[in-house]
Amino acid sequence: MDQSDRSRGRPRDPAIDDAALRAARELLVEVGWDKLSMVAIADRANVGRPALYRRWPSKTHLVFEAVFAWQDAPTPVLDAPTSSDWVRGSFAYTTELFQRPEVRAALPGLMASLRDHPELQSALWKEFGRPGLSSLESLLRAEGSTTPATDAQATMVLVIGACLVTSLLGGSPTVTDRLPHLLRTNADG
Amino acid sequence: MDQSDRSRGRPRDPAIDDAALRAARELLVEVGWDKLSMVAIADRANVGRPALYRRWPSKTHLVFEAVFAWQDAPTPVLDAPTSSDWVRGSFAYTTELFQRPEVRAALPGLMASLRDHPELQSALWKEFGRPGLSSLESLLRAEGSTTPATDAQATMVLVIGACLVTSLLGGSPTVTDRLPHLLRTNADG
Amino acid sequence: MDQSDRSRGRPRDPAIDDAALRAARELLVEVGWDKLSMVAIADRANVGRPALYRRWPSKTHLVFEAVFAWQDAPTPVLDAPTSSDWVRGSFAYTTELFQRPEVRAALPGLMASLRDHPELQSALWKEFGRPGLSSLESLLRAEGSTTPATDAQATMVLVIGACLVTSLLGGSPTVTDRLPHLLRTNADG
Amino acid sequence: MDQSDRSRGRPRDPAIDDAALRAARELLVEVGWDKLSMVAIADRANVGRPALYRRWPSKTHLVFEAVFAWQDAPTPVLDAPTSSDWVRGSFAYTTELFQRPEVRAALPGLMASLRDHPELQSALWKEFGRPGLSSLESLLRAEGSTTPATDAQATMVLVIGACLVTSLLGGSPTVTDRLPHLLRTNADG
DNA sequence: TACTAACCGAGACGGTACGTCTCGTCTTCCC
DNA sequence: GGGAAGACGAGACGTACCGTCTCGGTTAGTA
Repeated sequence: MDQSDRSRGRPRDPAIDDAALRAARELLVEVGWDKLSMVAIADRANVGRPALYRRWPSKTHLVFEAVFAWQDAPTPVLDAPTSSDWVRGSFAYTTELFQRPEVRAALPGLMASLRDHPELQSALWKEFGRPGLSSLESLLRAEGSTTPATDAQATMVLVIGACLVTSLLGGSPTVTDRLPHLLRTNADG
Repeated sequence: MDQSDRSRGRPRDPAIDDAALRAARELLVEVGWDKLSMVAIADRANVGRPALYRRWPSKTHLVFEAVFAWQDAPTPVLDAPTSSDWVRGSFAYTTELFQRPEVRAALPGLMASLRDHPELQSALWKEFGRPGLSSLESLLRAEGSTTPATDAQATMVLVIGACLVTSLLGGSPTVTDRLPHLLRTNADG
Repeated sequence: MDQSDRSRGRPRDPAIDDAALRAARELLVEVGWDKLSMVAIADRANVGRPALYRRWPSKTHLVFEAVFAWQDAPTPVLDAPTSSDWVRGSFAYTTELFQRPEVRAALPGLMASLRDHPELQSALWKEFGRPGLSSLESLLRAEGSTTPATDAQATMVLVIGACLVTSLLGGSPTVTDRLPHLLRTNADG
Repeated sequence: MDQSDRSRGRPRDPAIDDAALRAARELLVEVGWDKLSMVAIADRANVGRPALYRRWPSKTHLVFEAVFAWQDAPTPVLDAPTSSDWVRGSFAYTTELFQRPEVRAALPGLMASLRDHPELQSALWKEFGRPGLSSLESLLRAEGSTTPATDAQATMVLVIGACLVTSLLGGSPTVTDRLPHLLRTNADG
């Protein structure tokens, strides 16, 4: 079944995927999201424009995959012993990701375009949020939280949001380092 | 001098400003930032395109004014007795603001453009961030924080970031209500 | 009425019409109909592509006007004293027209495209065929033809067809010169 | 040698030739030459595109064969007793041929492409023009023409041209029937 | 019977033209 | 001099077709 599907016609050249994604990342940091165009990516990657449209239905999808290249670090498993450790680790990971030049360049435009592509929204959440969220929830339950699911989600919202603001508007390391200390993880009030 | 400059010739029709800003707000929630075009604004407002460019140098400036300089009570006075009250009030205010349809629609695109328009960034900060920040700093200092300035900035980053994420990706009221409790305001650890 | 229509907005730049038509004629003889593209015309004429589409709905319309630039010699009045003179003059005029390099280059492609543009077909006939046809009909009637209208049309078909074949497939001057003698203009058999 | 070359490997499927030529004829009358594409022919014939390019080097060659090499009696023998009979017979034959729907559809585009494919031009001439031309020349010489070769060529140009124009631009039967009478075959003036 | 060369479809490839769209500016006439 | 209408150059968009290629698989004839 999949055999017949797989073998029909000339297979796509995987080198084109790589070249296009790399070109997108490079152009992103060079010219920014607004001035990034499919034709520029195609030219830089030495690839025909139809080859791009064959793979990604829009610039948003292409950049989304170019920026969040999950595959090499598929899931940053957070095996933190306590919720405080989880928060610290999560801040470190998210900050590093959001400080990459191509991510900084892509983030705002990507979020603006995400509006028209719900499937990317859910993909983002599934790949990025789910795994860490459940581990945090377990930690909070073990530590006695009465609403571990809600607390875990709220904590993640705070972490991601703070890193987002820092990435977009800039932020001094002094402030960034202070962030983890301002989150309480046993707030049963 | 500017008086004479200002008074020469036919004065600008203020009705055009209103119509353009209203049209921008409406279109923003209807089609989103990406698909918002100057020609669409001009058409909806029954106004010529040059009239828009005479008033605002770019789409970003127009939308910025349409979304933020719209309200009659621009300065939200926060006279909170404690830092916890400040956090609660700030969350309430920011959440309400970021949940308005036109703000939700404009936010990501606006953030993308803020990078290219530092004057808007500083205007936004002055109008929006500064007042609350200094009041929080005073509260924290009074409550014994050793680094009130850093803590105030970090707290504000967390508040704004969390509201941003909630606004962009959606968030259940349960989680939103939980956010203020997860911020500690006396973290001297 | 036409006053208001005429005066609304910026008028079209007539220099663009000239430049585009000239560029089309030049490119026609240089690269031929098949390789003639709107973008090439726009580039050669130093004109934006939308300016072309604003004026002509298709490449066919543009080339049609570029090739049959009637305006300078609006109607080749054939004041021939006899039908034989008319045939000779008509051959001379049509041969000259169909031997122009740009016409030779455009003719076959134009005729292939004419299929999809009936309005150009009728325009061609009205501008090109009608005037000469009626004068020939008068001559034939004066010379005693019993079916002057039919004879005039048939004669014109022969003249145009022969020039068309000569233009497309080439033809020695010996043969070309012989053509007028082979048409009888008083065939009452 | 060519025998071994020809017979090695799987022989070409003759059904593909037929299906492709039939599809080309059908599409020709449906969409016209300009909008005729190889992919459309391949799809209609349920055939892969490479199978077409294996058989014909270009769209022109394919359509040429589809339109002209289709008939079973390729050589129209003209054994006319007089040059007038020849003209009448030639008109009848050519008119019939040029009025076939697929020929009408193919003619202009084919003529446009003939310029770029001299081998097709000569093939067309050999198959189509030569035989009739030499027979007419013999008749004219027998009837006393002083320049039978030139007269024969010119006559053929007139016949083909008139039928071409009639086919392309349409023509009433009244006019078409009149055409043969307007050709003089003994013009020694 | 096995080999093998040429066929077959499907479909990806780089390239290129298409016609449309939006941008921000300019030019015209009217008020 | 403001305002509307709309043309302007520039350039990205997404689609279509071109002619070539690369697949996995098929179909003969030859060994």
